[in-house]
Amino acid sequence: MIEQCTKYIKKKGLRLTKQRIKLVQEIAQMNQHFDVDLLISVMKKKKINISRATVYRTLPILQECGVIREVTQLDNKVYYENNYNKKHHDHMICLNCGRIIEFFDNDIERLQDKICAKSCFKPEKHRLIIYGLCEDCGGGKND
Amino acid sequence: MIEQCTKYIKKKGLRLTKQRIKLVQEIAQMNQHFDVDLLISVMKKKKINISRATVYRTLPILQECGVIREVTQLDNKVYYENNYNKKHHDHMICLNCGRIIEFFDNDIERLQDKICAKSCFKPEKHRLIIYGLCEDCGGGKND
DNA sequence: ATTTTTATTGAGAATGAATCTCAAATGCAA
DNA sequence: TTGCATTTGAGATTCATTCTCAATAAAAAT
Ligand SMILES: [Mn+2]
Ligand SMILES: [Mn+2]
Ligand SMILES: [Zn+2]
Ligand SMILES: [Zn+2]
Repeated sequence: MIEQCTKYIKKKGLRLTKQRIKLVQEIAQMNQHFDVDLLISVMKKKKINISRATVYRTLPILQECGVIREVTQLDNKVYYENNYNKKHHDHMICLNCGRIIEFFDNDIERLQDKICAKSCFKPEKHRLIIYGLCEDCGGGKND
Repeated sequence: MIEQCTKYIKKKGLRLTKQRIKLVQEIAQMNQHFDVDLLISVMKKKKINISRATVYRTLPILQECGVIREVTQLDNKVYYENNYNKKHHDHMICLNCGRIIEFFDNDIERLQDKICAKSCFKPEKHRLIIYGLCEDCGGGKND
C-alpha cells in the first residue's frame, strides 16, 4: 500500500511528506470503515502530529490513487474504507444497531453492466447499500 | 398525494398547517430531483411564505409518510424525489454532465433479496447508484 | 363563538463538516 | 547547500442543517 501511494505521489509530481507517509501507514492498518475524526484521534494517541486540514487534503489523493474508497453510512458524512488488497464489495447496514455487512454478488454486478449497456452508459463505479435489520436485530426470523 | 399526507399527519397527531399543505402541493408538481433551496426559491417566486426551518422540518415527515424519498447525487448534499405514484427505481449519474438516468431492473432487485436472505438480513430499502459517462459524454461508443 | 391547550412557525443563533487562507516550514532538484 | 515551489498548520470561513424560543395558530374543549 505504501509503495502504491509513493509511486502515485511521485508520478503526479507531488511531494512525499512525513504527514502523507504516516497517514498512509495508519490507514493501512485500518480494517473497518473510518472517517477523518477517527484517523486524527488514532494518530494523536500515537503522538503523530498531523493537522485536520492535512488529513482532509490527503484523503482525496489516496482515493485517486485507489488505495481507499469513499463509503456511505447512515448519516450523510463521508467515510472511507481501505481498498488495498481488498476486492470490491457492497454493504448492508442495520438501521437498528449500525452493523455493516459486506457482500459481493457477481450476478448483480453483471446485471448492472448489462443495464448500463442498454442505456449506452459507461459505468465507472457504483454504490449499492441495502438498509434493513441484521440477524441480531430481528432480521432472520421475520416473515 | 395530499390525501396521503393529510391522513398520515392526522394519524400521527400532527397538525395540518398552511405551510405543510402548501409544501406538499409544491412537491406534488415536482418532476425532477429537488433540494431545500429549490423548494424555497420556487415557493418564493409564487409568493408563498414558508421559512427554511419549516421546510427542513417538514421533509422528514413527508419521507416517513412515503410520498418522497431521499436520493444522492454527486455532492454530499441531500436531495429528494417525488415518490408518489412512481415506481421504485435506481439511478445512473453522469460524472461529466450530471445527467441522471432512472432505471429499474427486477432481476437486480430479486438478487438483492436473495443475498439478504443468505445473511439473515431483512431489507427495508436500498440505494443503488451507478456513476459513469452517459451516452452524450462518451459512454456509448467506448469499449 | 370563545377559550384553552399545545404543536408549529419564523428569524436568527448555533453547530459541525469541509474548505480556504496565508505565513512558516520543508521536500526536492540543481 | 541553495533556491523554489509545494505543503503544512492554525485558525478563519463557508455552507448545510439543526436548534432556540417567543409569537402564532391549529385543534379540542367549553
Ligand atoms: Mn466495506
Ligand atoms: Mn429518480
Ligand atoms: Zn443490527
Ligand atoms: Zn453526461
